[in-house]
Amino acid sequence: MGSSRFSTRLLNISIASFCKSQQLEKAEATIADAIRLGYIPDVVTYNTLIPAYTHFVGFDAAYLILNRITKSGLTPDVVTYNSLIAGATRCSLVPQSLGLLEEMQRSGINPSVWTYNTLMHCFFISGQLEEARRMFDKIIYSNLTPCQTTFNTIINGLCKVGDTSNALLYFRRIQSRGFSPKIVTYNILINALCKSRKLREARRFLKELKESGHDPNAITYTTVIKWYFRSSRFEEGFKIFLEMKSKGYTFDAFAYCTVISTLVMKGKMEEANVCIEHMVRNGVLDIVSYNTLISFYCKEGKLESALKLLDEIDKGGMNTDEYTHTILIDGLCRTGDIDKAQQHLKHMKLRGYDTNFAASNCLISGLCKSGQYEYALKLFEKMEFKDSFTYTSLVHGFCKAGKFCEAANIMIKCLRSGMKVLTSVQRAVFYGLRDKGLGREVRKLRSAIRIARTYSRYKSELR
DNA sequence: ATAGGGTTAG
Repeated sequence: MGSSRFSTRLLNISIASFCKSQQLEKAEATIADAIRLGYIPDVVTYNTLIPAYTHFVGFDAAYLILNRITKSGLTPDVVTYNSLIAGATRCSLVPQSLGLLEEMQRSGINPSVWTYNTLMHCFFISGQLEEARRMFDKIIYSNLTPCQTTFNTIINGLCKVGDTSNALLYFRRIQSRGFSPKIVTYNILINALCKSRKLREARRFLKELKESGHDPNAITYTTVIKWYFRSSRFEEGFKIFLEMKSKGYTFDAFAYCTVISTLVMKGKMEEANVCIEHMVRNGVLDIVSYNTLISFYCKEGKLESALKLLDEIDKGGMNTDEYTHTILIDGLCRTGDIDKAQQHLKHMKLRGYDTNFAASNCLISGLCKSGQYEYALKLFEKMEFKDSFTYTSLVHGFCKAGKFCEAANIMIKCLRSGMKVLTSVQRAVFYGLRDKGLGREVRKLRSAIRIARTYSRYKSELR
């Protein structure tokens, strides 16, 4: 029936628009209505829901769409699987991404360039360079043609693992072989260069971008503004902001969050507040926007306002994420409400956020601040994953309590795990040990640092 | 349907 096909297309358009404005319930209600009226959703209808479910609910919810497709007598296609792989990648679920690749091949669906691009990205962000390389080889051996995104993914991946110089070399090499960079490539490089503090080189790329006939877009502008603000060059940042406005670009959620969080970071609370008012007036808030707001209120010590937003998120049918809870735990610790912070951490575990160690890091530093070292140490020992924040917080805490031997021991553990303690905290440990006449401990620590340094040099030579 | 700018911790 021709008219029904036409209606399915209209249905899909309206589903896409609901998904885009994060109105999943309306999307689902529309599908239900359509079915009641005798129109049949097709695989495109369901595929459209996948990224929306990933984004606003979670990967598990997105994965359930697969069942709905088969239950409706439809067959998942390459787009279904590519979307699911992208969803798993988004949620940092590497094994699931690979499982999906196998699953799709078992169902007789051939992976496309998109599939491998996505998997390559997945491996890059999880630091598995060899595997990422293997995905590129798959593209070549499967007689698929690498595309612009393939190259951008590689450049971006190298940047994300901290290898900006190799990203640049690779970029220049493929450029000399006919790769013509577009705006995305430039944005990747400009951001990476800013991040590794090569601001001059970043500016050169901005110039190159303009000279090659491209116009900076909203992403370019947001990136540049962020880095001007971060280096406290507010005047220049606002100048760029005006240039952006004069080009007709408006702020989106990304731009607002970037600017607000950078201003908060710099302690410019009034300016941040002006920006927040704009953001709230201008658009639908997503979870990251809410997190940014909550962070602002926490830094201001207005925990009630922060908690009120939690209700608002709930009422809007949105889900909080690990950031939301980490920010709150940190806020509670900062106001000295350790008990509530601990309660909240338990609540996180119950909600399945147990792999999140950022929250534990906050709690460790909060416990140290309130003098509960024993408890901080217990929590530290229970933590399965630790990073340099974990170690630094604890070492810092012990220093402040005058327990320099304990601080030194934790620092040695940290060095042995291949991580570093913040330099200023390192200095505090040495100063304290010396002050107490603990020369033997000083020497022990020195030698641990030397060994760690040798080892890390050795590792970088191996690469 | 994939790649680029956003939220956490000293």
